[in-house]
This record gives sequence, C-alpha cells and structure tokens, in this order.
Amino acid sequence: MAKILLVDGYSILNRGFYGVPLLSNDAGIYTNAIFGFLNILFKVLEEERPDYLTVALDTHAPTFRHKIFEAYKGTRSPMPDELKMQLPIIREVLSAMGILSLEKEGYEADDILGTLAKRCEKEGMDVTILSGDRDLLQIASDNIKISIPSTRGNKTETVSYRTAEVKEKYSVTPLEFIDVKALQGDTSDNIPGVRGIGEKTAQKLISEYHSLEGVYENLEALSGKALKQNLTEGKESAFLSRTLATIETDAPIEFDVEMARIGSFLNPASKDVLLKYSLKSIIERLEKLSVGSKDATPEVSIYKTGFSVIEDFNESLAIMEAFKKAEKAGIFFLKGEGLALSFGGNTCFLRFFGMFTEDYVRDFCLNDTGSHRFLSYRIKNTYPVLPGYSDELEDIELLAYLLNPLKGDYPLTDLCEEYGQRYRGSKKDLPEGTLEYACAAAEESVLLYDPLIEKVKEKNLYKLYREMEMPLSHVLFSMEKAGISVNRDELFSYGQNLVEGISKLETEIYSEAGERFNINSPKQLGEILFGKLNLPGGKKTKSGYSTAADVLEKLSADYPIVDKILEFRTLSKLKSTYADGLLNFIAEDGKIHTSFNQTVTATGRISSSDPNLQNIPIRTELGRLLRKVFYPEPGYVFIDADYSQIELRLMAHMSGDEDLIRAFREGKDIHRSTASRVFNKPYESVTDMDRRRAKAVNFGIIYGISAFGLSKDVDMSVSEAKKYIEGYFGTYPKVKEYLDKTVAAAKEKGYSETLYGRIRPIPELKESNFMTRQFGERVAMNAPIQGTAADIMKIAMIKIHNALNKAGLASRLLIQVHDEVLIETKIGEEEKVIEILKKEMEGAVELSVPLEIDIHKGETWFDAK
DNA sequence: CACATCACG
DNA sequence: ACGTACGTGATGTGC
Repeated sequence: MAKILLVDGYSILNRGFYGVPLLSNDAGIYTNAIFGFLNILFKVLEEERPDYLTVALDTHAPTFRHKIFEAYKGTRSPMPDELKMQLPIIREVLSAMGILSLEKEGYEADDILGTLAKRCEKEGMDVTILSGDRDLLQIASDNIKISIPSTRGNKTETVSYRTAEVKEKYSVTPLEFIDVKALQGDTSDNIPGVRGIGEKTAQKLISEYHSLEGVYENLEALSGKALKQNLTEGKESAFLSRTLATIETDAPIEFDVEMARIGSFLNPASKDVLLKYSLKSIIERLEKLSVGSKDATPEVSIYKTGFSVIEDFNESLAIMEAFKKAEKAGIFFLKGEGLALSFGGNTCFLRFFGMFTEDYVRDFCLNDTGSHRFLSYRIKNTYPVLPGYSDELEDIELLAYLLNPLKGDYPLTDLCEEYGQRYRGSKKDLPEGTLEYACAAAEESVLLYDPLIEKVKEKNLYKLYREMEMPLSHVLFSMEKAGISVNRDELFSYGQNLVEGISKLETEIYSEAGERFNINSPKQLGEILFGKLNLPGGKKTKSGYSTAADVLEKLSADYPIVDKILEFRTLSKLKSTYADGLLNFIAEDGKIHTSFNQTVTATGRISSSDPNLQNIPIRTELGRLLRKVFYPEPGYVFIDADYSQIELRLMAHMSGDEDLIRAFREGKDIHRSTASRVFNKPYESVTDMDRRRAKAVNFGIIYGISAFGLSKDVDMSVSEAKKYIEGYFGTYPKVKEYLDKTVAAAKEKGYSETLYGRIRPIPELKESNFMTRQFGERVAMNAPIQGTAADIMKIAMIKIHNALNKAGLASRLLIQVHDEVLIETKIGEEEKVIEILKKEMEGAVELSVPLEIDIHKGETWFDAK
C-alpha cells in the first residue's frame, strides 16, 4: 500500500527550535530549528519509509477560521525573533531538497493536512501526519495516523494515534475530540472554550454525552453548580470554539500525489543550501539515510539469467562502495530504471527508488571514482550517472567499431561469439532496455574489454580510441544533453502553410491525370505517367517505372503534371519528415535532443538520428526557411562555423599535387581554378558552365571517379565525361597517382586508412563481380578522404569543447553536420568563441594546405548560415 | 520488412 | 557486357 507522510511544518519547526540549543552559523543566522526539524523528519522517514512526502505550512495572513473570531489579534504569544528568522530558511531548504511544501492563503496548515489526509485515505493510501500538537487528533482514523514527536535528551520518540489510541488515551473518538477542544479551549490556537472547564472536565463530559449538543441537552443532570453556570454562560463561546477547532477536510487545494513522490534529498542544490546554513552534519546524515517504501517489491529478485535486482538502500550503497573499489568494473545505466554493475564476477542491477536516484548516484556515490576503470557498452548513455570524464572510462562498443566500422551495430551476442565469451541470455540478445539486458551489457563490458583492447592495440587503433573516440563520446553527450530549442508554434504553422499548397497540387495532378490516385506511391505514379499518359522514359527499377527526381526533371519542361508532382513531393517531404516529424521530438524543455551516433558510419563520420538534425533542408529556399524555427536560448546567439572545401584540401594534401596545393595556398576559388587549368583558360575567363562542370569533376574525384556517374550528374555523354576526367588527371597527375596508389594499397591490405589510421575494410575489392569490385575501388578512393575529414572535425570538436570549458564560457557546442558546427553562444562571448573556433578548427591539424572556416552569426539557424 | 524516394554533407 | 558516383536517416507504400 502506498504511503504518504504529511508534516505540520511550523509545529515541527517549533519543536525543533525548543528542542535544540540555539545554533547560529558564521553569518549569525540561527539554524537550530531547521536542524531540529530535519532530524525529526529523517527519524520519522526512516521509521515510516513512505513513498510520498509533503510539508504543510501556514501563510502569514489571518485564516478564515480566525477571521470570524474577533479576539484573534493579540492573543497569540509572539514568536521569538530567533525562530521567526528561520521561517524563510525552511522554505529554501525544503525546496532545495525537492520536498513538496504547500500553503494556502486563508487556510491553516491543519486544514491542508486534514484535506490531504482525507483525500489520500480515500485513494487507499496509508497516511501519517507528523505534528507537534494534538489538534490533528480529530483527523485520526484506521488509515490516518497522527505522530507526535517528543524529544527527551538526545532522543526523539514519537507517539502515534489511530482511532483506537485516541479512544484509549482520551476516551473519545477522534471526531468527538473537536468538542472536547470546544469546551476546553486552546490559548495558543486562540480558541476560548468555556471558562472554568479544563482538559479533564471536557474529556469527561464528551465521553459521556459525545457532543456539545449532548452536554447541553443534559445540562440539568450534571452535578456541580459552578459547572452548570460555566456551561450556561459559555454556551455561545463553546459553539463558536467548535467551529474554530474544526479542521477543514475539504479545502480547495491543488494536489497531485505524484508531486509529492520522494526523490533524492541530496543533490547539488540542497548540498549548497545546507552548507550555507552550516548544516554539514545533515549532509552526512542524508548520505546514510535510508528511505523509500519496500512494500511494492521484494528487496532482491533474481532472474532466470542469474542477475539480481537490488532495491534496498543500504545494500545499494554497500554495493556502490565495493564497486568504486573494484579495479575494473562494468557499468550500464538504464534511464529511469537504475544501473547495472558488474565486478568481482558478480553482476546485479541497482534499481532507483526513494532517494537512491540518478542524481544521488552521480553526486554522492560516484563523486570520487579514483583511478578505477569503469567499463561500459556505449558509455555515452551512462554519462548521466558519471560525475565527469576521465581517462579511466572505457567503451567496448567503440573498440568494436574501430576494429570493424562496417557493421553499423554491435549486438552483445555477436561480440561474445566473436571474442569467445559466454552470454547469459543464451544465443538471442536479451531485449534492449530491460534490466537483464543492462546487466548483460555491464557484465560483457568486463568480459570483452581485454580481448577487444588487445586487438585494438595490435591494429594500432589505440590512440584513435583513447584520444579521439573516447573524449568525443563525452562531447557528444554534452551536445545531446544541451539540445536545440525549437519554436513549436512556428514549426506548426510552417507545416500548416504547406497543407494548402499540397492539396492544391493534389487536385491539379488528379485533374491532369484524369483520375485520383496515391501520388506518394511510386508504383501508382509510374502507371499513371508512363502507362496511362504514355510519357517517354519507361522502365527502370525492378518493381516498375522509376519516378525518381532525376528522371522526372527531364520531363518537367514538357509536361506540366511532372513539375507539379515534383513540387508535391517537395512539399509533402517538408510536411511529413520535417514539420510533423520534428514536432514529435520536441521535449518538455522545448528542445530537440538528437542522438549523435558514433558507431554507425563506415567512414568514421558521426550520424544523427531521432531525429536526424544533419539533414535539415538548406538547398531550396522554402526548405531553408525551416531553419528559422531553430533558435538559441534567451541571452544566446548562434555562431556557425564550417570548413571550406575540407575534402578537396585533403585531396591536395594527401596527393601532394603541387598545383592543387598552390591553388589552395593562394586562396583561389577551387572550382574556378580547376576549370581554368583543365579547360586551359585564364582564371578570369572561366564561364559559369565551365565552373559547374569543374565542380562536378571535383566532386567525382572525392567520390571515387567514374565517367558514368559524372555524365549523369552534369547531363553529358559518358565519353564526354571520360574526356573531362582524363583532362583532370592530366592537369593534376599526382592526384591520379595518389588514387591509383590508394586503391592498390587497399587491395593489398583489404582496407583503406585515414591520416589518423582509422581503417575501413573493403571486402568488395576481393569480389569476383566486376561491378562490386568497381564499387570497392571507389570506396577505397573516397573513404580516406571522407574519413580524414571526419577525423579532423572530431579533433576540432574535442578541442572546441575543452577550450570553451577551460575559458569558463557558457557557450556550447550543439550540432555537428560533418563539416559544420553550431555553437550556442552566450551574448558577450562571441569574440572569444569565434577566436576558439578559428584556432581549434583551422589548427586541428597542420597540412600542406591551409584549413579555412567560414563563420556566421545569427538569431536562428537560418540566419547563422 | 524491403524498396523507393529525398533531405543533408 | 556489365550498369554506378561517396556517406547517412526518415517517410510512405505495399508485399
């Protein structure tokens, strides 16, 4: 049964004040009441182990009940200043500790407690009210327990009352207790009662007659003249007192029990606050505090796989301690669930519960991890519980990726099979995201680390791993966590604006086709265009006609329907993938947090998914407008930096071609320069057409040249394209030489290599199929270029991240798009950020050609490009 | 689940 | 004679 602890804030604070000698911190602020309050609270938390906790406070305005009693003012004894000054502090402390506190103008804390208690009881919860006085006894029931602390010496004991205990002690029911108070009065609560009637008499009368009405109906039967007279004179006061004494149980309080769920009391904020008030001993106590219900699940459960799940605070802490001391241990964090640890041959899952939370683990369990190796699988996802980055962290997935980047994914079962380790989940991989999977990941991180690291060292990939991929994983984590702000309304209306165009084109297409069909179906579209309408350019794919853009573009001039189809495609792409698609990814913080994948691409590039922020439109005007919905946080601007022609510069460097190198050193427009040399024209006389063709050739060179590909791109004949390529190689013979050499080396070694030793196996080179082998050759030419560019950007990102941190700047890396980075820049830090970008990107590596970047600043991503 | 298409570098 | 440019990820269709 779920359990809630409701605390009468000021009454416990009062208890604390009088129970603890006056203490003040260095600043002369008294904190003894806070100290006493927290100690009583923790004591009860440990005893009761509730799931939920709420503290009720009084506002300082007069309450409804007291307003009707005119003598309100002046009767309450003044609060000592030393206590009064602690009232705001308790709010600060509770808030920092993440404890829900409630107050409502016009209501006393009692009313809040009574209301919440009854409401929670109705929902089937077990309720404990912690209060310093007995007013709350009227709320007691079988499910509502009133706990009243009493401090004797150093010890705090609590006395608890449910219905039975109230009856036993006071001989009245909880409800009758109101009437007792109505007769007896309560000076501290400004309840007058009946003059001359004290506790004993009041109890006796109500236990006999059960109510004020009962007492007055039987007035004649009472013995004692004075008593009768007192009662008669005090009748009006008695009934008024009852109103005053009755605690409201239906106050209009907004309360969702989940707001009250107990989390981690100890976090950076609460630690700061507690230190500020010299309450260090509270921090120590919190570190040992064990709270949280154990009702719901057993402390330890064991899966068939043999992994155990721990849900006991003390045991979790003990395991964490042992874990920290282990020389080598596996760790795998499962968001919202807990974490799997594996060391000393044992693997278990510590489930988050109570105050054993993500924050708690990071800030207090793993704060000082010394020099122990923590091994993980995709450690980026475990960084949330790790306090910082160190060279002692390891990631077996990155190791496996470096050894063979072709796979794209690295399931634990595969790795186990490849490196001869047992896998507890039998042959099939355990379902991802489960506690068992997490355990297996932690365990296999330990088992697979040695064989993997050995292989990595053997293949000279260690430096790449240690100095590039591991530090980068931390940078990527930081980027993912930061996220990029998106204006939801603007994104939505961007999508709405597309709808009109889409439906207009739709009807036009239907009318020109003479029938309705699914334009998004290439199959149906092909039938209409090439079957029914008989357009030229028939079959192409195995499943029928090709309706790809390059095919349709050739027809668009002659057939208006084709142009409309192309526009329809553009618009529906923007709508479904970008407008609608991105809306689904806006998190509660108003940001999109993409995943930057580090083990996906064959070349060493990073990829982005869920959503992909590396393919946000830019090439067309309409698409580009989408970038206006990406904006920096208030007080920040975007600064975007992109490498200029990095791949061609690398081609110049790696081939060593003097003419190409010179062109870059002289700062020439590289496509124009290429055109000038290849077509034998003065630089100034190069036409746009010349330049466009040269640009296409340059791209071809990077992609692994083929005449057919080039001919398709620039719409010329294959033989013409061949001539262009020959012309290019004639002009830049070292490039030709380099490409030939690169392919030959790849054929011999079976893989290509970047400047930094990153390898890409190319099994296609050994295939008998000519086509496949050709493909392998293009890959062999492209991978070192694309891969080296990726390496350089990775180096730059690490340096940028570290430089920003080291300079103490608030600006941060948000997005990487292969040759571009986007920095959310704090206003005022622009110059420093630009300086860092220039230094770290252009200076990431020394080549025979300069590396240059273009920098743009803007209020949105649109403006920053 | 494969395929076609198209968004980016 | 073959029939392609390199690297990604998301969407919608249709088997």
